[in-house]
Amino acid sequence: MPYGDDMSGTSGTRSVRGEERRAEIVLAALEVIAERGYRGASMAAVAERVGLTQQGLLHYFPTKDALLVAVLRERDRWDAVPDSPLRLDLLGSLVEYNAMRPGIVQTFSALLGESVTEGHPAREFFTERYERVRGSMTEVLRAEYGDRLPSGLTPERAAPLLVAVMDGLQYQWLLDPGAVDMPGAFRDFLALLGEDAGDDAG
Amino acid sequence: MPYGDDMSGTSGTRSVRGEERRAEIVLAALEVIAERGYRGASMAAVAERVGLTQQGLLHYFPTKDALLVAVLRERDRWDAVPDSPLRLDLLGSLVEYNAMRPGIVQTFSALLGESVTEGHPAREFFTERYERVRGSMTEVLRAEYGDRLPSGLTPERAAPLLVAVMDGLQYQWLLDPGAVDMPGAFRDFLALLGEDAGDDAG
DNA sequence: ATTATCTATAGATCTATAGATAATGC
DNA sequence: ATTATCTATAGATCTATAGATAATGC
Repeated sequence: MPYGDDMSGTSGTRSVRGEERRAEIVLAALEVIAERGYRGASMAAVAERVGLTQQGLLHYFPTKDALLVAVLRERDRWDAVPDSPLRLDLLGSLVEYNAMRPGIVQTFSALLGESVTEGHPAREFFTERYERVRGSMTEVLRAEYGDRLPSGLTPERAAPLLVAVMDGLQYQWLLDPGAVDMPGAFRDFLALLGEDAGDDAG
Repeated sequence: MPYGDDMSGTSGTRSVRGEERRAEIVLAALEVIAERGYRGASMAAVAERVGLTQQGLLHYFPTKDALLVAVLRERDRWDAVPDSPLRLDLLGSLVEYNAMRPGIVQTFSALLGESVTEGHPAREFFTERYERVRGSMTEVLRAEYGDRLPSGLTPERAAPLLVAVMDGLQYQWLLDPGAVDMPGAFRDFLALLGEDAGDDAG
């Protein structure tokens, strides 16, 4: 490998203290984005939440976009869902879990909404993520039902619906938590997918 | 009616010329919001698009929020859906129609996303709108199927799912139009709702 | 009079750069 | 040396107010 061996920054170089601070900052950013969206969030607001000046924050994340990238990474770690083909019956529990964490749901629903906007820095992230998640859901459905769901749909065609229901319910629920039973509605949908002619839903 | 008869501004007072200009401005605002969201949209950008200075624009809409209100009103006129209980089989055509107008879909998907954010000026609008739309969809489903869908769901429980699928598909489609057949997926979902044990999907 | 626009400008923000200072870690 | 912070500040924006000017409509 004659092309230089500069491994600095590859990962382990930063101090433990620094990593903790960084994590704290990402947490604060999650909150501020939930409250104001990405475009509406200011670095100063995030800084204040961790007791730093805006310029102090820039020491850890040199640009606002760099901070967003860290936030999106956190999301990927958060629900390790996308790649691990989990079982279908666990999806309902995931939605139940989400219903107990409005903050995180709000952050990413706000980001998703903004991301359809031109040149938004999270756009590529979400585009790729949905591609991945649809693929993952297809696998899950195929593992459960084979090449045809009881309803007759193929896993490929059911997957985008599954994802759409999750996202769409989140918006309705965030806007009016009392009006929508998010986990219940999602289970209704799962039942719909799995329902066979005259089969009982046990 | 002894309490004064000040009807000025009730509606007809403004000049036709002014109304046209206003409509033109709302159109431009729709575009700018599609591109940048509401928080990211500037009055100056809207003004420029109609050949006005920012201050000239303020003559027509004295605050940014006032312009947003006009945009949201436009949406309500746009799809007269919410209140008129339309037939279920027309919903598929509505989605097909939307698939030909990415601009309008993008505007309102961006606004919906932002609206879950604290103190967003469109939040109340969307909260009430979804309440209304769920109610309207419930009626449509009941008109079609009575108190139980073939799948066993009540109209009340199917309605939020129907709305969620529409919204959720829009995000996936906006992010990657080539990856998702929005109208096709929506029709799949309608079939799912209407599917009876061993019934063929006519 | 009212309507349509414009220039000037106040007052808030916001991101990011420059450069100082103190503490930590080799 | 590197890391963690700070003050000062440049340079962009952004919304909104004040007030002038010209054209339109009674």
